[in-house]
Amino acid sequence: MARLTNCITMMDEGIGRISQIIPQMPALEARLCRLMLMLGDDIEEELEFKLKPHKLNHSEFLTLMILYSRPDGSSTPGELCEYTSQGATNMTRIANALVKRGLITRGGSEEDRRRVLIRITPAGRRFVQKMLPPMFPRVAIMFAGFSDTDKRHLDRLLRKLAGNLDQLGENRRS
Amino acid sequence: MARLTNCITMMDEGIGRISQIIPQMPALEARLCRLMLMLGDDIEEELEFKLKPHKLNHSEFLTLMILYSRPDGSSTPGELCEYTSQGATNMTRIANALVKRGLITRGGSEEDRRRVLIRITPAGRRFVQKMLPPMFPRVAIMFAGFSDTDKRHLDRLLRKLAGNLDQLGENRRS
DNA sequence: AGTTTTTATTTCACTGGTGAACTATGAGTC
DNA sequence: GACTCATAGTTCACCAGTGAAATAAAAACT
Repeated sequence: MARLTNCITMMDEGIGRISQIIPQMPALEARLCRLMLMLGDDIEEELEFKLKPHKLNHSEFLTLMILYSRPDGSSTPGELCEYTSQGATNMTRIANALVKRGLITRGGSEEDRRRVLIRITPAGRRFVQKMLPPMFPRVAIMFAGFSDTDKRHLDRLLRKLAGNLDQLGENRRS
Repeated sequence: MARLTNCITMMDEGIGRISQIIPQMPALEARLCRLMLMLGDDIEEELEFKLKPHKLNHSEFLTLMILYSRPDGSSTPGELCEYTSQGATNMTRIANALVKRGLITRGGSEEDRRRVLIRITPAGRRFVQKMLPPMFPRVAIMFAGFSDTDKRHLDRLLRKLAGNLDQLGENRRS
């Protein structure tokens, strides 16, 4: 099979041919771009695969993990939108789903009564603690053969890339 | 704004706290995983942004680019599904959309009359040649500040990651 | 010749996400 | 204190993509 490797080979050939027709194309950068897209999609697929048995999707998982990681186990829809890159509309639905499963609670805030306080429940915490560890082995496999320097390098380069993307993002919005 | 940088900071803190509760978590790997997911999403957003003026979405663009990159400018739905990671259902719709715009043609194959031959039209080629160059500057910005070694390193590490993901993918399907 | 497999397409029900309008609260100003 | 503006969240109608099943035709096998 080797789905990804296959796609990558084909992409390399494709970009090679295109940059012969259009030589001013930044071929190396375009290739990195496509690699990031492909790997991102594939990692997402892998994640959803691990989440399916728990009947969670990516955004629900992320939301739950953010709450779990908070010292006080709580947040607001707005904040969760920001960190999960979800629209408010969708966050409402995510919260509905998690509330229905008893993993979080939703209640009005005292100080600012526009705000809604979302809080992870003890059941939610137990749920996370149970589902998380079985995911570790496959995460480890993802980076099999990576030396510590490899990992540090990758981390550094990705963060650098993130900085540049933020720049692009800003003038995209304006 | 610095949306991404912001999310990353918050993720670092979150993962830090979680790995105090669950110390056997592969924190470094998990972080790399999340970085890849975030960056992938952001690059996708950037791409869609550049495609919107042309009324193309990501899959249509990819499909068109694969055809454009082919020496003979043609392929089949099945092959395009494979390389774009799209379902057949969706490929049918993509093809419909591109045919309607006159960028590709769809016709029966001579040798194997089950097969459908999808071919980019001269108009399709002109379209690609016109829309592609304006995208280059922003791609270049993405990798601003990357030395040649940085780019080569990143390329190498991403391909290595792809290899591992393929392994995971195979036993995911079986 | 008859069965099985492959390729492409269509339909349908469903999931996940989005944009626009609406509601309610709070904050600033005259 | 009434008027305006901003913020937080929800509701609704819609779109893109998916998976499963049905259809149809051609090819491959035996």
